[in-house]
Amino acid sequence: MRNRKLGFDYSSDHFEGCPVETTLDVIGGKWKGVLLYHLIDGKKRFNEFRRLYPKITQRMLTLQLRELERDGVIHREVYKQVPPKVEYSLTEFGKTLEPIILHMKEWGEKYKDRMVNIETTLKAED
Amino acid sequence: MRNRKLGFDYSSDHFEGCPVETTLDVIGGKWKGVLLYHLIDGKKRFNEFRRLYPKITQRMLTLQLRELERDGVIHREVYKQVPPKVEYSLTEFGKTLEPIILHMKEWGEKYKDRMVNIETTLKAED
DNA sequence: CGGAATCCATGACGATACTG
DNA sequence: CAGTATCGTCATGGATTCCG
Repeated sequence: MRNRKLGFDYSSDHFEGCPVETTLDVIGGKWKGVLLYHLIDGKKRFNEFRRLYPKITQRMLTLQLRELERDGVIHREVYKQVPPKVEYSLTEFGKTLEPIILHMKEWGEKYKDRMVNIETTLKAED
Repeated sequence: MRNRKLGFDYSSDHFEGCPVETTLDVIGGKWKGVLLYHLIDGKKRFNEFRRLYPKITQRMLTLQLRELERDGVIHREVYKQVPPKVEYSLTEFGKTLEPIILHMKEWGEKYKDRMVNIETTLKAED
């Protein structure tokens, strides 16, 4: 994912494999799923993401947004003004991912508690 | 998401965020999506995976399978015999992920070519 | 405000060798 | 067959500082 490179390691034979890999290369980045999820209900500015997800550093936010942009999944709109303003939004292509993201969200909601319990148990073993 | 870490970084506040993260923690590992995908059509033995996916090293295969097992997504059946035989299969819990995996597979099939083209273009810029 | 640049620590991952 | 152990490398990602 983890795991998982930051992204974009499409070495030639990387794609021999199953298509699941293609999809995970796009949405599997450490924060990409989350970013895409928040874009489903509309544009977001850089610092909006930081407020929504304080854990992600400025650097990683930039890197992950850039990769999503390169993959054509999101659009970056820069307003020429002072202070600067940048808005991120899903492209039409990016919107094809919405069903998957929402599906992952539902699964996460259902089984979040279970996963937390597993983690708690494992920590107790230390 | 590694990438992504190898997985399993359920630090306490990791779960504050959106449920999409929970799901990606389970299936987002570098090879997890692929392994789960191949388990959908039945049990697989250790060396079967290696044949299906020569790129993955023995070490990584072991690690990723162990994590999936710990997450309760797959079951590891050891047959006490010589030579040893181990079969991996989806648990009932793991099967709840099938729709998502299949959905990711469909998306990957549709847009694989597009993603490869992006990569090709980027390499040409070097 | 929305970054870019630099430095640095850790951990992901591969290669290789060995084993019950 | 199905792993484990050890080692080395390099990418991942955090912290900090600076900038238009």
